[in-house]
Amino acid sequence: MRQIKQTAYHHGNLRRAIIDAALAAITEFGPAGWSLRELARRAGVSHAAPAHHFGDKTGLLTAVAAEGFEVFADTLERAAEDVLDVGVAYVRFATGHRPYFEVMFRPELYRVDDPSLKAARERAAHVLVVSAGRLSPSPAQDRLTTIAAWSLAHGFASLWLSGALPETARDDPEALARSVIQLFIGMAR
Amino acid sequence: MRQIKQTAYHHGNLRRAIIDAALAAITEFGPAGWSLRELARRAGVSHAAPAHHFGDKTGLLTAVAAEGFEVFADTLERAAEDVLDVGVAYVRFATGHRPYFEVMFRPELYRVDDPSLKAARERAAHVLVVSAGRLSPSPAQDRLTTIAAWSLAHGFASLWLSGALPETARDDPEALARSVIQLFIGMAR
DNA sequence: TCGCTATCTTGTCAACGTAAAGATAAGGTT
DNA sequence: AACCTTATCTTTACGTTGACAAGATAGCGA
Repeated sequence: MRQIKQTAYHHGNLRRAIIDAALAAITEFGPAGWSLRELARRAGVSHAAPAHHFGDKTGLLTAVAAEGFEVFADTLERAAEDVLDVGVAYVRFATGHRPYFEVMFRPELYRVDDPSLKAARERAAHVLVVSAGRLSPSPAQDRLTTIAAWSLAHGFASLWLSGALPETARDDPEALARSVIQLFIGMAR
Repeated sequence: MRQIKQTAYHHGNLRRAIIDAALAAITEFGPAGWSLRELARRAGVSHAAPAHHFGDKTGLLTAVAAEGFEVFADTLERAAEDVLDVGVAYVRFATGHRPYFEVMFRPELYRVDDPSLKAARERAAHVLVVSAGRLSPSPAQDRLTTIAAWSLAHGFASLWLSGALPETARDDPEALARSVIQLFIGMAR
């Protein structure tokens, strides 16, 4: 039986604990309404401990964004067979993993050239391009159709997250997104 | 001939100067990458001068958002006759008045219940609902069509601003948006 | 001229991000 | 077992920030 020392000098899994604390803080206060020192306090370590794992605040947000793009790419790949499913998965990720999403598409918050982040982002983009391409009436329209489909899903997710949609649309974002995307797909055919 | 005193105790138009400095700072560093004290320095006043006009930082961002929604509503109203024009105007506002847009749809940054802000926001929403409604095939589809059209325009604007769209889409956002929205309108008919 | 109010300054405080230097633990090597 | 190397975390320190309080200055109507 493993005993948890109250006064352990080494945390054991600080990196994970700080990222989780950051996700919780972003959920509650947005990507800028908290402090590194507060996360350290929550994790029970000194205020400078996180620096060893992330360098600075931007480093922490880079780790959050990278992890987010990983989960995002996995989510989209699982739905890749059906265009509607991909669109719905896009929205479900945004609403179900809000703190990730809120960092990922705000590149001024993190280091966009991070290698693992770039790889996951391209993995996600590939799913979008392939599945949206299937909606296109002709190869000449591939590009516009992809941008339109991506904009639709991303716009819905952003508007829902920002609370801009009317009251009646707040309840079940996934169901509403499915209807909206279905309408779009129906028009395309 | 009006002489500008170097050591004037009163600035004359501090409120406007601070808002303009904020817009410039947001353009350069995003809505969180600057300080109130820096804006005060740029305006040549003491570090506590802005507080008199805005209360706190949230107050300043509320003023920015309110002004943004005013310009936004004016822009949309001028295009209200044609659905395509409204969509293009939406994107043109986002790309042409980037600092406003980046604050407006981030409600955690400002006081959403500000009266003048609310009024302008509802004015803008009204144009969207009316013009998107004209795209709807039947009254039963009004709601979904409106949300779809709004999502499309908003999503395109957000993706373009975040730099998420591919390199080839960076040059002329307005022209590309026009093509994308035209595709959407064509599908709806 | 007087007084009222808006505007701006000065001084102060706790909290923040970041860096440097030191302490502690863990794990491999001999 | 003794040693050394490296990773991890603490302590201390510095300059900056947002916010507040108190005081100075200016404009403006009575």
